[in-house]
Amino acid sequence: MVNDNKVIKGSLTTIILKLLEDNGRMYGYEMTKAVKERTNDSINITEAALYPALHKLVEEGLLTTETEIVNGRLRKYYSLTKEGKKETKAKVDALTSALESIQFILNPKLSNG
Amino acid sequence: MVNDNKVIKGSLTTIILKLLEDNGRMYGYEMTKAVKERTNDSINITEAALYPALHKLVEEGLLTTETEIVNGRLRKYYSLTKEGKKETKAKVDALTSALESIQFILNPKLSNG
DNA sequence: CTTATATACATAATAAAATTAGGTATAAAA
DNA sequence: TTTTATACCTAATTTTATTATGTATATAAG
Repeated sequence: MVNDNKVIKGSLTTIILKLLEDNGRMYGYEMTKAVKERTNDSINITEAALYPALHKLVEEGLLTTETEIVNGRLRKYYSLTKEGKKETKAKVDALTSALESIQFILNPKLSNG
Repeated sequence: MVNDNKVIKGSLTTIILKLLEDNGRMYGYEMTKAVKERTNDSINITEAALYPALHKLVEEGLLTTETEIVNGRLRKYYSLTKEGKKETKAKVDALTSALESIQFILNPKLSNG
């Protein structure tokens, strides 16, 4: 996942959860486009990383799916379960503070930590 | 590496390079303590992740080592090579912008991207 | 009408990176 | 004398992402 330059691994799951928290319901392909757009092309989630991650989240009970056919093509919508919503908050908080810590190491002057 | 909660992978190499850029010369154990201190215990680099990463950076020609005996114990100091200094700038920039992109997804209101 | 692009899902093999779980050894403090 | 801190290290496993494919429909371009 993430970035043409191959930085930042391990945050894909949290990003997925956050997208679903913000948008209620999304399908995989839509997520890749949303992240690309939101980050001005700097983060590019590959489908090969995304789909297995989504399947794992379903397995873990954090997401549920509904499949629909739209314009003759299949779409698999994902939403957060109750447990998924709780986990989202926890993971977003953890990732946010971890990012701040790393930024503090990289740029102590610009950081607020 | 990094954080008791297992977030943020893939940034260890950049963190090492940045520490050496700031401090000129450090040994492995010192790096783990420095990061722990700088981040108020939130980032905990494990030695099992650190040492292989250091060895790889030496292999790649980005670091050199000098071994000394201090207080009867071995210390292996690492410093940046010329190429290492160049790479540090590139990697710090790349990681910084990647962190910002992710933060923008997690907290659009607080971000400046 | 046919080819290319966009949409939309997916997996298999491999590689990269970190975790878990050890191991060695000296110095200093309890 | 046992524990804690210092200081290095690796092997096996797991996790996560990459590379490389594969299927299939809709739409736009030539």
